[in-house]
Amino acid sequence: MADYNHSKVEKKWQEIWSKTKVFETKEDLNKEKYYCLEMLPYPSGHLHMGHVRNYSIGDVCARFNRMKGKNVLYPMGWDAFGLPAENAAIKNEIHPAKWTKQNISRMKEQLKALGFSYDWSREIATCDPEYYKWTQWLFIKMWEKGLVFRKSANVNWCPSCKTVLANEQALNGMCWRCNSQTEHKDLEQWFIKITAYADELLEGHKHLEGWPEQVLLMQKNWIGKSCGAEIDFSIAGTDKKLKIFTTRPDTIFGVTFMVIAPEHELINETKSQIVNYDKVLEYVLASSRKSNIERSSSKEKTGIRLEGVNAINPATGKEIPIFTADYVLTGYGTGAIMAVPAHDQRDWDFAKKYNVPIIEVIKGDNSDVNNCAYEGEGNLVSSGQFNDIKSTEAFDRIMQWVQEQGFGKQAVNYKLKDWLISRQRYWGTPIPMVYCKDCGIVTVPEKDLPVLLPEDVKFTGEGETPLKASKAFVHVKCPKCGKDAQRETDTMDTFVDSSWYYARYCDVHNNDAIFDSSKLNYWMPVNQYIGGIEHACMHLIYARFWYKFVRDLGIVKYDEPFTNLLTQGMVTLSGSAMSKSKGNIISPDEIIPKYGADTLRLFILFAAPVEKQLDWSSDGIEGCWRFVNRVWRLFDIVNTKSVEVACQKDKDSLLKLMHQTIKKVTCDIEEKLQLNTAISFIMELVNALYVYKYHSNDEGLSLKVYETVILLMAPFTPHLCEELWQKLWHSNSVSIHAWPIFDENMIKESYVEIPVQINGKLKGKITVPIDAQEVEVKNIINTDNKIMLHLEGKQMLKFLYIKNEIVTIVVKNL
RNA sequence: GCUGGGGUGGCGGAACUGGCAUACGCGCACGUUUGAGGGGCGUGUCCUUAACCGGAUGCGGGUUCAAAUCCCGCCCUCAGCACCA
Repeated sequence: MADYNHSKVEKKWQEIWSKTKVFETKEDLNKEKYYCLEMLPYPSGHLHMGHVRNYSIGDVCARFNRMKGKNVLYPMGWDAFGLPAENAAIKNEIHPAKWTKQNISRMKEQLKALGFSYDWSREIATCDPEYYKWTQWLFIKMWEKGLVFRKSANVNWCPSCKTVLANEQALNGMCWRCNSQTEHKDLEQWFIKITAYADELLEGHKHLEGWPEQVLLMQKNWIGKSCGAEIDFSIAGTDKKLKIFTTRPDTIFGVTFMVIAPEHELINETKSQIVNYDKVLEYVLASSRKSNIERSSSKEKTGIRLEGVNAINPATGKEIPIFTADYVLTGYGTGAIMAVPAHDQRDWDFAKKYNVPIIEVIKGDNSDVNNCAYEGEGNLVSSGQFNDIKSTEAFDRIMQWVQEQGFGKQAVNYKLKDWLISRQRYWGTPIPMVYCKDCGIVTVPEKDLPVLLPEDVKFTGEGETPLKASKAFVHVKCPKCGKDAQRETDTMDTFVDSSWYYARYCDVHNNDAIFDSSKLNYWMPVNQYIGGIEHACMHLIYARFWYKFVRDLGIVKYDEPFTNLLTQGMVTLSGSAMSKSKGNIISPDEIIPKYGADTLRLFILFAAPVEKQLDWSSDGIEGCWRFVNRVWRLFDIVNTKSVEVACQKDKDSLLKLMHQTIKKVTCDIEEKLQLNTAISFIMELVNALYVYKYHSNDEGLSLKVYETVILLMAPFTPHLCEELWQKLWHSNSVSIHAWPIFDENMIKESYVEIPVQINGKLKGKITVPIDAQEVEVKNIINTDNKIMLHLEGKQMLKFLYIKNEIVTIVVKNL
């Protein structure tokens, strides 16, 4: 047989799959459905190795389940709105739509060259009006349900370009185009009230048994529910109150100062009283230039006291100083805290630095608040009528008192913030709202959807959003009263587009409704969702939230969109992420011509466990290439009869290995998604087949094992397997052939080799019958010279036998 | 800084629920096939030792008959941190 020509074979089968539409799916109530989904890519124009990894994993799941006889939905689409298209428009004077379309068609070619088994008839792009019509429709439904509101919020602003910048365009406080120092500016913007679902998003974790524990933990911390109290502190000499949130009301007698965020309105409200107002203002300006991460990651906390303004501790009646410091963030709680330096390390550090008294109110066994804060439990001291109470009981007792006194109440606080979705940009889903002088904010009626993006737009990167310049877009009649009105020019965050796409795949061509409930209920929820760990919090929380909203509209009956989640690791080159700016990119385009898609897929799945980081290796891919060819060459070996005579023992062990391999590979794919070890088991079977002596009298055993190898490999290297399957005189496609089954009886062993440890060290191995009794094992050990030598002259203290596992003996010298 | 991961041979990695550390692959060495090279097929390969013994899963402790795995403290590294997607 000729050498394996991957280019020819891969092209051949890609054409056959496309022509026979073998991967297109319809609802079929007689078959069990399986919905396999990968996080849809942004059409940057180039498929990178991270994509290849993501989709190779998904394709194995899809192909495996198809062979298992399930009705598999495996779609692909494009998260096509977003910043890079607009940046390209500004830099290269190409329309974002054109740029995006070109990128999509290029990347689609690349996906096809990799042989992924997508149902391309269901392809979507979030920038298509047929898609974003329904994004707008959902937005209006949210507005109708009271989940959309407007509020002032901060943006990055370039004073020279006079435009709003994304965080990425304002790295290190510099504008990406003109390098000016960026500023912050407040704008009235659109928000979605995701916090209304905070509790349910948290509770829903109970039903997500198929999700990695770490993702649930990250989400839990992101939602950040904490039960505590809101307490009002009076401002001395005024009737003003400073409201704070705390989880430790039990330490209220130890509050010796207050800290407010630099954006807190109290600064402006008490401006006339602040003696050092100039300096305070300077500090506020300086922190406004920092990002939240910079603000919280500096090792040493900075701050400044508002001199002349004091608060009153409602528990003690004492006046205490107020500081502003940028480690207190405006978006969390009330943007103000009560500081208890004796029992919070950050407050302790701050108190030491600014010379504020530290008052101990909880005495623990080893507490020493002169050295560091004591954050543990203990008994209350210096706390008036609450002295000697255990701190664990103090929360409730003090809260009761606080409420009776009327200066606070119990409160629940979340770290999760409401979702700011406004973007002052062109390339996104237009927010379907109209401002009318008389009617106020009016939604665009359903019959007028979608609100289309205008074409007559220039991209300069300067000034307000390009949409404002389109007169035809901005000037409309009010849908309610018909008078002249203005259209909203903000577009939506692209996370909105990607929060519901998985549902649209179920009924992608529906023009009359967002989707048909029966189709949605047939396919949803997604059985296996696959994507990067970087989406653990934002995308995966937004998508869960959105789905719960669709459920509340009565369209779908499930609570959670994704039953099982797999978060794959990054692909790196010598330890660091591949990126254009570093110039360390390895593209699938340079690998496929040399080794073929099958080898690339095999390598990327074999080189590391799917959820861990994978470092690209050019030697490693060479090894997979060899393996692919080794399987190819087996065809001739298996089909050539030799004159040697079969040995029954060899035949038995090969057959046993085949059944064991089917079991292990099936389990690794189906239950553990441990694809690297699945591949290694197939390699072992192939190695055994090479070592096996071929003979005329093996009654087709080697052929049978070879066929099994091909079936087991089909999800990984589908082109190679289709070709070999055809060469073995099969007329059907291996892609839809039944997955091999194993016989448990063929796997059973009658003997097992177990280790013998003496004082915790391995001293020998013995072979015992399966499930042997202790007496039997002792007898076997007594006949083992090597082990007996170690026991000679020793006193046996303990003999421990764990069935089929290990013998461990503890001895001491006589 | 906060939150969540990870650290095992020369390298990528394997190891069920605490039970034989290093499966499989790469690299390397040797043998074999070949006119030669490449390629193929096969054998060996944690360290130390002639061998026995002994030692090794980031570092330091602990629990246990037994620890890569559990507990405590530390170091290094990766990801996310709300306008990149």
